[in-house]
Amino acid sequence: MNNTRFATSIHILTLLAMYPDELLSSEYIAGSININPVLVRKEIVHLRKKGWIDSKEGKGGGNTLAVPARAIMLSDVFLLVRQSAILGRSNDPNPKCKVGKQINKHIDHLYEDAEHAMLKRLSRTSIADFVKQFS
Amino acid sequence: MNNTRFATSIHILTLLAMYPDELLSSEYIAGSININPVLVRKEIVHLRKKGWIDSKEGKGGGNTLAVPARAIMLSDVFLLVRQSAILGRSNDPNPKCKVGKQINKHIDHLYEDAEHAMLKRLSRTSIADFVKQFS
DNA sequence: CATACTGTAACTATAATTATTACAGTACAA
DNA sequence: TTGTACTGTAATAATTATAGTTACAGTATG
Repeated sequence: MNNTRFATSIHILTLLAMYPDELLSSEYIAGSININPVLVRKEIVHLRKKGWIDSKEGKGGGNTLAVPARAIMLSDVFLLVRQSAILGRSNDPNPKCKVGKQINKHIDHLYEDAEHAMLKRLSRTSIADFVKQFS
Repeated sequence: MNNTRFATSIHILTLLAMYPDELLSSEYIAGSININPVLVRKEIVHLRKKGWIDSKEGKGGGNTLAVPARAIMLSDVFLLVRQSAILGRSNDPNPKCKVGKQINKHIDHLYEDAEHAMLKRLSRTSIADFVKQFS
């Protein structure tokens, strides 16, 4: 996962958590992140499916948090945007080789363990906690 | 880091650890990983600089471990291949926005914590431990 | 019915990663 | 002393992943 989706999602959720009484447009959010508004809408699709965001269409529409910021844990945000192993991709080794044959099994297991350790850390922080740091 | 360098390095070190008395050529190693031999040599450059591998040029040459497999911790292998944050890149947010202005500082800190948790897990396993799993 | 939003598809541009080719340098051994 | 089999490395091409853009339909508001 070498993209900006985690950072983008956290940014979106942070903005919505800081202005809980306003409907923020994708254009406004995009202006803060400094990316294209369509990317914001695409990311919001996932956040909404997860139940974290409500979007209102039409004039005066926008986006708002659908749940308290303290209910959104960073580990869940990570799992939402996760597309591949954080430690990188595996190779497609030679099955005729004793090592090649079984290495992916062991690597997958290792990656799972390592990722779990990281998730445990992320599960200690909510969006509310994250927002508290802002001055 | 969305590449295969960590998996490739582990694969190389695993092969060398399993055949400690042989000089393995980059072509042989590449055949096991199923990648181009030049990629193996490029990766070996880094592993050698780290002092883990000795390479012998010329006919009958090849590569061998320079230290006991138990001395190579997976956390150190990770740090060697690490090129960017495992949780992905940051955006380049708008400094005129209150949130955009300081979010990268907080995200960097979070990433550091999360990565540290993962490193701690990786520091528990050596190449020797990893190799023990092979049957 | 003009305006300002979201939703989404299609496409383009850019960046990251991997693969390939080519060849110089080195060591061995017939 | 020459053929062979390696490593070392540069240059470049190919592929894949990611981000950006354009376009426009759909929706709510005043």
